[in-house]
Amino acid sequence: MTYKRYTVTAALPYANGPIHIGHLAGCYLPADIYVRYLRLKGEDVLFICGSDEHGVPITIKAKKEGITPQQVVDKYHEIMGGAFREFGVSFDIFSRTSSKTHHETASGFFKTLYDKGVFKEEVTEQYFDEKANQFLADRYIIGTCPKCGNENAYGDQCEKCGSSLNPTDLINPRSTLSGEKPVLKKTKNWFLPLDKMQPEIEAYIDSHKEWKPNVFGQCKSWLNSGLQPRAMTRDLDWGVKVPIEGAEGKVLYVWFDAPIGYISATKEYLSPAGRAGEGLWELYWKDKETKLVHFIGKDNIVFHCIIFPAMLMAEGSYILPDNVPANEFLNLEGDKISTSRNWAVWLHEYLIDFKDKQDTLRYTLCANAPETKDNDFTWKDFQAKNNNELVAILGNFINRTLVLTHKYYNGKVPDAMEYTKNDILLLEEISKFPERIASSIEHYRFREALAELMNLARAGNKYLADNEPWILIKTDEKRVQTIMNISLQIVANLTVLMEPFLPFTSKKLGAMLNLNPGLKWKDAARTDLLLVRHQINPASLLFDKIEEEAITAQVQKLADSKKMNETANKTIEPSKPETSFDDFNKMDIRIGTILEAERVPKTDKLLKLLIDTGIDKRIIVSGIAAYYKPEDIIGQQVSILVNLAPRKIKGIESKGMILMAENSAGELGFIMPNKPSMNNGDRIK
RNA sequence: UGCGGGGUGGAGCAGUUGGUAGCUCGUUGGGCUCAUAACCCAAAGGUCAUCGGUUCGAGUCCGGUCCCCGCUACCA
Repeated sequence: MTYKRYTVTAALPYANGPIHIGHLAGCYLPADIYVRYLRLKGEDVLFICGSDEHGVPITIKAKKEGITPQQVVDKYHEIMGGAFREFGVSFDIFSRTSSKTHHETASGFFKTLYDKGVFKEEVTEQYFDEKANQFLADRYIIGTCPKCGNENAYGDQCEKCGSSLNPTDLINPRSTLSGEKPVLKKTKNWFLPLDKMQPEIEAYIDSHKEWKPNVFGQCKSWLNSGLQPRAMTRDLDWGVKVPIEGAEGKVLYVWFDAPIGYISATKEYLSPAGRAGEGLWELYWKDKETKLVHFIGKDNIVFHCIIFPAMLMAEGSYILPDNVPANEFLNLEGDKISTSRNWAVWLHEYLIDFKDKQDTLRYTLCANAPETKDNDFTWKDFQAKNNNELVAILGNFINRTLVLTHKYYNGKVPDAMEYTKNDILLLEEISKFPERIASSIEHYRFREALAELMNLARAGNKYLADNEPWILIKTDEKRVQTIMNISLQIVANLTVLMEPFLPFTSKKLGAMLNLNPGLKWKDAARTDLLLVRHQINPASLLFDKIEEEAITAQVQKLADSKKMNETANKTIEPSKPETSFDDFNKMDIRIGTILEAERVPKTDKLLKLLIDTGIDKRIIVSGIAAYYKPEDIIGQQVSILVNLAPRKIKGIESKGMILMAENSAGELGFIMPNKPSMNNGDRIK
């Protein structure tokens, strides 16, 4: 099937944090490569994105920072948009879901489905936080797990025993927003009856067996377990208002609203209200000859492959996604990327730390993209890919070719006089590259496509090494002209073929070669892009080596943020259940002094202490060796639980327990009176 | 717990309908000097997570087990 035009979307990034390398590798970079390639082919393509600005987490972030949700999304919309632009992600439009067009489009879409009687209305009881005056998502309710007694189970799942829960299962539920006990309140919501739509959804999925295994498999899994109706509205005040009577205080579910953002962004771009072109957007969403492709990360698969298509089917006039090439996740230095833990390489920071090195990051992320499974980004690998591949193979081939051309011919392209048999073989080989790379890109195999591009540069290096023009120049000047002509043609072809992957470098190189900027993808199959006597400009280096210091600095930056998190960002444990004075009084806590201290052999943490409790002198084994050296704590005053049942630890009988304060980093400290008049045996109460 | 994806030489990946494992980087040795000590050639390096089965023959098919990730707050 051939298409007249393409609508390509990249997942709307959630506007509560900046963009990091995981976003890029998973979604935006492959999408951009795909789109740039299509444009080079001369296809009619629209590249759509925008920030996703609704949903509960944004309201919570706003509350935390004491600003309005609008201020939160304004801030991140700005940061993300700027970073994308500077990184060369070539969206035709980067819109936002808080825009007027979007509110109108999304609510209109909902209204259409409502009028068609698609939705099922249902009244349910949900937990409501009276203090915060809002309904609570499952995840914002914690309480005691009915199965294992864990006091901090979430409303949807207990992380201790793994059982999945309903918020109403929790014993003693509390709101994480206010800490108050939430109340059950009736609320009406509108559900998309996915259960009824299952047959047509299934037929749709089954017609796309070519989808990536992770995508197809995930869809089948959902279908096999039977689709359930899903609420498309939420009780919240931040979002697109539900456009029907009796729905005050309700907004569209973000997952209903967000994908419609693709449509509203298209409208905004092509059909500005009241201007010519009204309705043009529909070509890109409703015409059967348009190919719709969604680039997303693996967490979004069901929404894009099942729920959004179901919405489009229910509406009736839209085309369905032709493919949803979801990538897996990128890890960073062995750990999951996390916005909240600040474990990430932020794009806006990268652009400052590695100025004008967009293409290095683009190369690294593409070469190492998590296409089939999760991958790991390491700074060391980033450095290696830059130095050993971009600099040594691609940059070097181009540089040596241009340097020789200037040296021998003052920058004028020499004539190819006579081809040898090997020349002809190489020229044939070269002409196959555009086709080969194209095929990889069209099958969403971007790593493979990039590797092929590098193979062309490798072929160039080999050609130079095999033919040694720097030696022949002394004996066979004529032959050298042909060799250099061929090498230059390879450089010209590289300029075109690298554009989707390395657009900044391509532009720079094109200027160096004085190459016609209007060249198309298919031109790269030719071997005469540079005409004889064409003048090229002075050569400069396309890539610089990245030195050790730059890498160490980045690694250090990550280490710092890890440390900061451990201390600052850890949540304070909620209080234990109420206890009685009598229970407390059963504990006999006294002041004591450490008389002797020694390490317990073959252990990391234990110290054997001799304590004067005022009552007696006794041995206590305590797990504090990581924080105190034995010799430093002799004479230290401490608090001891003296009536704790004795226990053998590593063969030593420990009678009692030293009380310690523990901070969020797990660091321990003694608890002692702050007056000198307190003596051994004095009570703590 | 369930479902889905993944587990291949030091690192990152290919392995099509089953026939004694390929590529890039790194490592080692050699060559070259036009080039950012870059380039070219060669070599070493894998019981294909693990156990069992089907088969003349399995990384590739079937079954069990282990590990990582997603579906499950933030999040691609």
